Amino acid sequence: MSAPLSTTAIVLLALLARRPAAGHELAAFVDRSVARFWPIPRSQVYRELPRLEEAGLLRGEHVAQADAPDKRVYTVTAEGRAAVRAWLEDPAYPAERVRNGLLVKLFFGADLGSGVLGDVLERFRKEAAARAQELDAITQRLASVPPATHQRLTALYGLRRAQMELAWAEEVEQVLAGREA
Amino acid sequence: MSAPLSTTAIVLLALLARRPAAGHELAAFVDRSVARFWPIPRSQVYRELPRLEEAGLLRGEHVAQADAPDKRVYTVTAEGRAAVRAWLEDPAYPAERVRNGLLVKLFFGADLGSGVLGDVLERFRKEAAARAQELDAITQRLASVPPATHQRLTALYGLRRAQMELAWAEEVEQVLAGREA
DNA sequence: GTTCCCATGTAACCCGTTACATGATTTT
DNA sequence: AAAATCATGTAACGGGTTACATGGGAAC
Repeated sequence: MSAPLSTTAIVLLALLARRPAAGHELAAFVDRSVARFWPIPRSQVYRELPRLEEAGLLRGEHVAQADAPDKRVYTVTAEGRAAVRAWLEDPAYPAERVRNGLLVKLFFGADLGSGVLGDVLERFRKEAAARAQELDAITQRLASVPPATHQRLTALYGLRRAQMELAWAEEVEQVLAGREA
Repeated sequence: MSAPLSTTAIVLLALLARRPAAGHELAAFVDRSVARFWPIPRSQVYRELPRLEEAGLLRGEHVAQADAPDKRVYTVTAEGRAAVRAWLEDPAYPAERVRNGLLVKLFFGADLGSGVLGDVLERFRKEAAARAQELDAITQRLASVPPATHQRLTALYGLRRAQMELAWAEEVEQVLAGREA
């Protein structure tokens, strides 16, 4: 038996199961769908596709184009669909991986004048506010599209998180302001 | 000029600035301090240390031990401290990187019986609850240690996030239950 | 007195980021 | 007509994950 499929591979298979595509197109799908919580760089997409074809989970077909470079369009095989389904039916989920640079700055910011931290937090608040607004719009739009419920719930996660970050940033600013006095 | 330091390198320098250490020990520091928001694998620690010494930001010294393998203890140089300070004083912070497998499962879970998603969400809720409890204890403990304010605020972030996740999971369960009917 | 864990480190491989390449189409 | 963008893909390199190695001490 071959190595178990990475989550990235499953995502690509699941997207291709909705619609066959070539690398470039598929990378665009990723960016418009799951990239907020599972980004996949283009180069990774291009590396996975031949691997998945090799494993029999995809079938690739060369397609000539007149107005653009030729491309290789991939379609999920029955085995590919089975692999996605098996993965989805397992109630375990991949451990979260985080890299939060803001917290690094805050953690080591103890012996920094709080002026700099103030700037940092202000940026962060603004970013969070923008993200909250954007995700709010998205969730509202998806609310009127019943079959998009699951997509909407993932967007809702992002919205709740952005709101939480806003509130937290204010809390932090108050604590640090209080320490000044 | 050499390549700019990675955030990982800065973290290692900042930790070594508090106390000199060898690779193994330093990896342990990471795990007990910043790993929740900036994990650094041991092998990465071992690769960075000689590089940072090469760059003059660390000085390493061989230390013989009787009851354990010999080790190489690293101390931050003045240049190293300057690099950390310069990084901290810049109000920009590294972009967040996320990988959230739960959301992948939810996103593609549309055509799955909601029994499986129920299991997934229940696990998630339990994990979030445990994390919330743990981080609550940590923040409360740190509240009585004034110089640990910044550490406490990063823990508070984790707490708020766990609480948000709990509430979101309940929201999701309700929505999905509502759709059954 | 084996089995497990601790302290120290190495090695191999995969993932991710950034930059490059190239021809068509759209914009200015 | 030059510049930006799109559609397609490749290449190089550094970061991250997992597994291996090894000898001493602790646990059972």
